[in-house]
Amino acid sequence: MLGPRYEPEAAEDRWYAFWLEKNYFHGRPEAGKPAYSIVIPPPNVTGSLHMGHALNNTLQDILIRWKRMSGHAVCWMPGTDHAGIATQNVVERQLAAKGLTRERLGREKFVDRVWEWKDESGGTIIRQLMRLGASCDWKRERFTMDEGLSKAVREAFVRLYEEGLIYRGDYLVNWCPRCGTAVSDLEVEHEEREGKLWEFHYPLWEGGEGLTIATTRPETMLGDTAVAVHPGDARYAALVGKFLRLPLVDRRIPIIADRYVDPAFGSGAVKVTPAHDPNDFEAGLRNNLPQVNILTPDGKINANGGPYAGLDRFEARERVVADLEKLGLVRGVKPHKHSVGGCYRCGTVVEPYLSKQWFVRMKPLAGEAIRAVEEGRIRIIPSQWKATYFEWMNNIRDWCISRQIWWGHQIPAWYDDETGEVFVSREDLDDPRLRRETDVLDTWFSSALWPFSTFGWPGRNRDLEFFYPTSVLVTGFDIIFFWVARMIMTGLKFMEDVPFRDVYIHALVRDEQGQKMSKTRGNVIDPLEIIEKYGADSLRMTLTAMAAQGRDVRLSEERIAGFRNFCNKLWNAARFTLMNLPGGLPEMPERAKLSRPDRWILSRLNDTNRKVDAALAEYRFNDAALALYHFTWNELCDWYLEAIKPSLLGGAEGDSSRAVLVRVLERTLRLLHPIIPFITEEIWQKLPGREGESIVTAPWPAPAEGWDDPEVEREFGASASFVNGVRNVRGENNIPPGKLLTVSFDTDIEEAATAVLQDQEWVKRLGKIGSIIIGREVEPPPGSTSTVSGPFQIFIHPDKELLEKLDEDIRRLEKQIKDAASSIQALEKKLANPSFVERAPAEVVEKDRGRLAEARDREAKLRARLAARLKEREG
RNA sequence: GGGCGGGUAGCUCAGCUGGCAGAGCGGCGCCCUUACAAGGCGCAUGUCGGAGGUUCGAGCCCUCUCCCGCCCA
Repeated sequence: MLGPRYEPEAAEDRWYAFWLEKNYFHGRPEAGKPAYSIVIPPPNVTGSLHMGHALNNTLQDILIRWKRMSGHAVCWMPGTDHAGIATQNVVERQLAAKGLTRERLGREKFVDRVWEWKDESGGTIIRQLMRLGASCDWKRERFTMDEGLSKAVREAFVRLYEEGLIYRGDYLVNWCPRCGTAVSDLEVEHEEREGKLWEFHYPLWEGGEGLTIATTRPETMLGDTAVAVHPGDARYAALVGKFLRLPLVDRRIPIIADRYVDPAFGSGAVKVTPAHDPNDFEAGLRNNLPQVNILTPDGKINANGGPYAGLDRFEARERVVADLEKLGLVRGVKPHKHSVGGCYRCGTVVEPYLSKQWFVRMKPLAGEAIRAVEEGRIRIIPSQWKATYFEWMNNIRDWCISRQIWWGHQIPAWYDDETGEVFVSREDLDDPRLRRETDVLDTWFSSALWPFSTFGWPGRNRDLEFFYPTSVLVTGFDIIFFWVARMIMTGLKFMEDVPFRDVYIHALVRDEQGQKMSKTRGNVIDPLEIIEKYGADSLRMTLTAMAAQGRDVRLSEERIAGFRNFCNKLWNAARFTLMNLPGGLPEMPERAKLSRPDRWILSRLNDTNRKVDAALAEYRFNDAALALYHFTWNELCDWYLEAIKPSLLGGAEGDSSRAVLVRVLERTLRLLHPIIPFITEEIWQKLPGREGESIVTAPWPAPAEGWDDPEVEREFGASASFVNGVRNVRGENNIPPGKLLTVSFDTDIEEAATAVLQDQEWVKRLGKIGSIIIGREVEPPPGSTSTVSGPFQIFIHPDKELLEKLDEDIRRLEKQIKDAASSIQALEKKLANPSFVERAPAEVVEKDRGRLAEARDREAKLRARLAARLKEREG
């Protein structure tokens, strides 16, 4: 027998182990079964599970479990990402703690160290995904640095190089002085900051008044190689072609004319630093200007900075300003808001830095990727993200893929320094005259191949054929560019087909104030702590119910507790069911033998089943979760269970309800299983008469033929409204539930009267009614309290307590009359409008006519009652 | 500067193709009625950011506008 509370801890580990042992999660191509596959967005191997992962993987698991139950051959490909810079940072920090550096260790030993670290600690997030209940195909688990994926990376690189889509060259890239590597445009996070705008004066070379320029980064003036003005700017036309003396370093720099200058900004003259600013870089190329690099890789001023060499860039900034000040060349300083780029890994201010890097030419790849989405070969859901995708794809820039770190896929290029030749090769080249490229590839380069590299590409095999393209990619919007777009491009390029049919973009998980959760803010809710405290199912149910499309999830512990209560409710419904099944599984009687509540709950279950199917098919996860929440709590527990209690207590006469109850519960469990796998398995395993060894492989329920019954829903609804009416009076008059009432009623609807009489056993129980006095047009005894609920006018017969409440009763009647009158007024107005009657659909008009008649009737009854009550009060 | 999303009950949010405004939490009242107090029953609270427009009918569609957030330059 079940205990009164659901205790998740033990059950979760036990069932997960069982599922693994039974190998339910391993997916294979199966003839005759449709394929359903998802590749996991590989978390960083350094990572640990945060709420974003919890949401992301819960949603994937729901789809996977749903499709598995629905008879698909399912594969959820798991794995991790080697996270080049992040992982290298972690291991370097460990070395630093021991007083070591990677340089002292040397490349090979360092990389060995990283592998050691990966073997020891890299499994953390995988274990955490298991705690969450993720039914990944763990036998296939991959790692972006493993042998197969490395082969895929090499193949992709070589092919792109051979086709001229990868090139190497000196360009301005984003450089992180702390990480000591280039990063891509996407890896720079821009932030508005309060800075200063300085104005400096550069004198003419031959002496005399020159030009005033403005800058937010004074130290870069050490690398200036020109000053530019707009060609149409009359103020400076005479100066174009002359030379200036660059202060502090005494460089002779020309005044040039270039259209990129905005004559309205500042003085209309700009300093040009081709080696340290993207716009200036372009201008430098157009005007054949020298590129003077003034920085070292770790962000200090180099020899080109003359007296400032060796200073840190920010120190140099102050010194440059101070020195210009001394020379009287500072013409102004004012506060200025500007955008500063930081490294997304460490936050250090990134510098535009001239260096030799490898790039992927993106334009030729982007075209097909744009068309795939335009033509609907890939659906992006919710569709508003299409705009974001197109926007980026249409303005795409080449991708810097080389990184000056050691942990990653080393670029397969070899240089012959004598001839200057470059060789790019699938096989390692051992020629001693050749020097291998030391840079490694951006981690996202390997992630971009994930949907096919994980299935064995560049090899061809049955898995790849069967499971590619994958069915859906589930991910957050923050990596649409980093990952989604690039997978689409590589998939189309190498597989000649899209990598996935659907992309479902889910929300970000925020805290209850709507802030992004982050360690620095200290507002992180740790999913593992939540799982320990409330169980994985509670967390999953919460995230699912809150994952409305296009909305962020604002999570609070309070909310999770609410859904934990739901799990407990389900648990107790099961407990109740089992308590009432002493004799095992009762046979399902023929339909004619079923009671009204039995037929009602079956009809409601069918409806819920359809809602869940429709919601999941459209990735409306919250609708699926909430439909089941509502069905389980409000329909199954609040009404059905309560309604059948009298007949269950009556022994054999309750057998039909027992039979229905256990079947409804079992189906409900199956519908809930994708969302809350553990508790549903725990209960399911205890039910009599289940088929199969686990709910994981049980069939997904389809609405059953013959269960839909609108007539019964109407009749049950009538009886329920009777109960509601009585409860209403009781609640408003604060009559304790223990006090049994005597009630009589009147109604014009024959069907409703019959229903209440037939249902009176449970109606009395739920309404705490001692006896129902039957009969139409009964005269209520003086002092009766009454209400109108649904098709009924209900009279609560008087007793001492009720008589004392006369005034409250009158007040309630007045309020009900007011409500009725206002709907009458609104409906009359609507129906008096000829264009509404003519132009609205007939059924809408009919519906409103019915409502009006009902409201009028209701008002009349209420008025009559009120008059009677007022008379009583006076008398 | 360009783009996207949001402003609905005290709080957090649902509301699909326009047809009587909902949930959870919180609040208040009555209840330990043997599945569940992590519970039951009842009650209260809305100018759906503002102004126009389209429509028989607008929280939903269009225009303008005010706040808030995000992305890109």
